[in-house]
Amino acid sequence: MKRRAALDRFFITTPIYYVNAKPHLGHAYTTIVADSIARYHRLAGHETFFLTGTDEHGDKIVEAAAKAGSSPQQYVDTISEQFRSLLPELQISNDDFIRTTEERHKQVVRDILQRVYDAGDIYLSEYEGRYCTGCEQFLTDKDLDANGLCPDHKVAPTVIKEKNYFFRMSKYQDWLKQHIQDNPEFIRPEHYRNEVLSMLDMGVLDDLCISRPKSRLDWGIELPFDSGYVTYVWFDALINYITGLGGPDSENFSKFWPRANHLVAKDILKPHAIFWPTMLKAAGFEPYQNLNVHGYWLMQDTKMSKSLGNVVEPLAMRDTYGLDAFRYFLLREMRFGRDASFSERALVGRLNADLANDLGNLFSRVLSMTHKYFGGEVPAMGQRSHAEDVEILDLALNSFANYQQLFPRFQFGRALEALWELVRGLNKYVDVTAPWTLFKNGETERLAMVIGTLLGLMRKIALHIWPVMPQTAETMFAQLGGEFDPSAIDLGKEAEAFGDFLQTGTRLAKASNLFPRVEFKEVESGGQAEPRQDNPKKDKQPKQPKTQQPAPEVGIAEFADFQKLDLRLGTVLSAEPHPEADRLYVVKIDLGEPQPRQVVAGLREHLEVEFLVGRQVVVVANLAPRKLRGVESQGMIMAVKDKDGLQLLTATGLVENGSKVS
RNA sequence: GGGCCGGUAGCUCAAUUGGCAGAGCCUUCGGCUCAUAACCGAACUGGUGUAGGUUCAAAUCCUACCCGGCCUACCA
Repeated sequence: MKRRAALDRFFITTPIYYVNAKPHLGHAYTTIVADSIARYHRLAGHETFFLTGTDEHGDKIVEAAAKAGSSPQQYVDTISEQFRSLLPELQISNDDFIRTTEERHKQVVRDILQRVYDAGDIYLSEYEGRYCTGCEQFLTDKDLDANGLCPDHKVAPTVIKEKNYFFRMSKYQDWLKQHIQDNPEFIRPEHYRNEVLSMLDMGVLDDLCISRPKSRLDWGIELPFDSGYVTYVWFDALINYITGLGGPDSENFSKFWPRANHLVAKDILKPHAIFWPTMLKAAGFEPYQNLNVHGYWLMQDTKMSKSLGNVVEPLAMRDTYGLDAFRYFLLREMRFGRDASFSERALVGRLNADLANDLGNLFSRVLSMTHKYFGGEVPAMGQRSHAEDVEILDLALNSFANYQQLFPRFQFGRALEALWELVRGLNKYVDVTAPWTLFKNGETERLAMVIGTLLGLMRKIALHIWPVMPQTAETMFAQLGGEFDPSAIDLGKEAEAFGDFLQTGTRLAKASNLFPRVEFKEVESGGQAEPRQDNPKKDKQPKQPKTQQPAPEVGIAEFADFQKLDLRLGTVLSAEPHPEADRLYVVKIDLGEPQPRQVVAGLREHLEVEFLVGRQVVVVANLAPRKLRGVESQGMIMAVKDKDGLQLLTATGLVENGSKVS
């Protein structure tokens, strides 16, 4: 039995996935990363808990269910099952699968709400605001786009006035900032830590609205202190990380809690980096250990012409290239935290070069030689006499040590690269020692040493690779005449010495073809594939893989487009500083209309009032009105800017006010 | 407008925080025959985005700017 100290415990989570869409590449990536890291820690002998699940409350679910003609419960049962059943297909080794509609979760949410309420950090307040059903939240001025629409969903928000419960998040702002500063690894990679610190520096955090009146939404968890309300979706969802362990009073919670590692995509940074730690603090719990933030997979170079949608189906990739090649590619290719491009061409490149040529071929050639020279049985090892035998061992131990240093720090690409230094080194070792020559010359002892060294190190490669490619690792072990048992491995020791060699006489597989080479078929699609433009919606889950943005067609405007613009000349009557904004003027312009036009213009840091008044300017007269810092602007003054400053557009001579530009 | 991150070989990325710019892929040539047209070796490609500055020494630090991405705001 391996000794398990408290420090060796590891809790890894994926976000719980919102059940309003089918699983896609983003979900698969997050989950596969979590799985690999969980397997790694198990292999390292750490007691590990790996949690994933689905997020099932909120009005979007109610809407989607209605649209599908089913009840919310039926609907979430169906979609949640799609996520759950994907897990074994991707060989995900999660310890539990949490659904926010489960009774165990409702109890924990109520428990924690009550704790925060008792601590005095939840209060009732009336709120009037514009609510976007798509976002499931109230939007402020600054959230709206130029037309007063929700920028993510392109719909006008509804004005709603209601009483709601608020979480006093602002109270914990300074504490959170201090905590992030004191714990450089709390949010990683560093880029996202900076992002969060700048959010916290920007001003006072708003308190968080955590309820919805049942009259408006009853698909949620009832507040323990007011049966007229249900919980706001984030407060509900984040708590899953505690429910999954069994709740705050459970044994698993006391075992695993402060050692939690959350894994999220960058679009849900704020809830996890700001809401969640402050919620935990208010409820009297320690903050989680790390928030690990990854980037997006971008679709590039794609020739998947059959689906212009460009959605990468994880299962289709698995079916075409094999699960382990797919998993390997995802971990090898993306530098954790940054965006990466997904392309089948790159996947095939990795598959052929790294997996087939380097790794697969190594197994193939060594097993074949073992059969030719030793009847397929592990030979008895002799003395390690030659320099290259010592060198290859040094290389191996160094490679494993590097791997073990990088992998748990989420540096998967570099960790695998470190391992591949050894894979390539072993191929070279074969060439340098030339076992076929040793065989011809009857140097059997030396031959046994060489083959034994190869087999022993191949076993180590297999076990190191298991977190990423479990199936392949297990096949490798089978080919090496053994069975893979993660609990019997002591990872640290594997990097310290050659260790227990495979038992002499063990029968090995005669041949190995772990990764057949794949021919990459370039599918020509007659010009550029048309990437689909996804709605840039902000979901609570990894985004749909973004399509490559084609250059927007700004180059050519049809005459009809130009005609839409109503450009007119008018004389500036007055210009006053905007009361609420120090870069804006409120300008009144005579456009030949009964009333002067009021336009808010950002000219204040460029032009004096005296310069403006009396000046004739070009105005976009039919621009949709928009409030800027509370003052309505009914148009736009046209100007040009270069390195020397800003100039106004006007006509070469005076014209009648209101004259149209054509 | 402000902030953060990035820009290194044709491509993807390193460079232990200031110490001789390196890998892999691609391409070309050579070697080998155990192996999956594979493997091994060699070659090839560089004012490290631009211009300055600090330093014995700069991809790395400082200043300004250009390009890309993200965040943010009072450019309508």
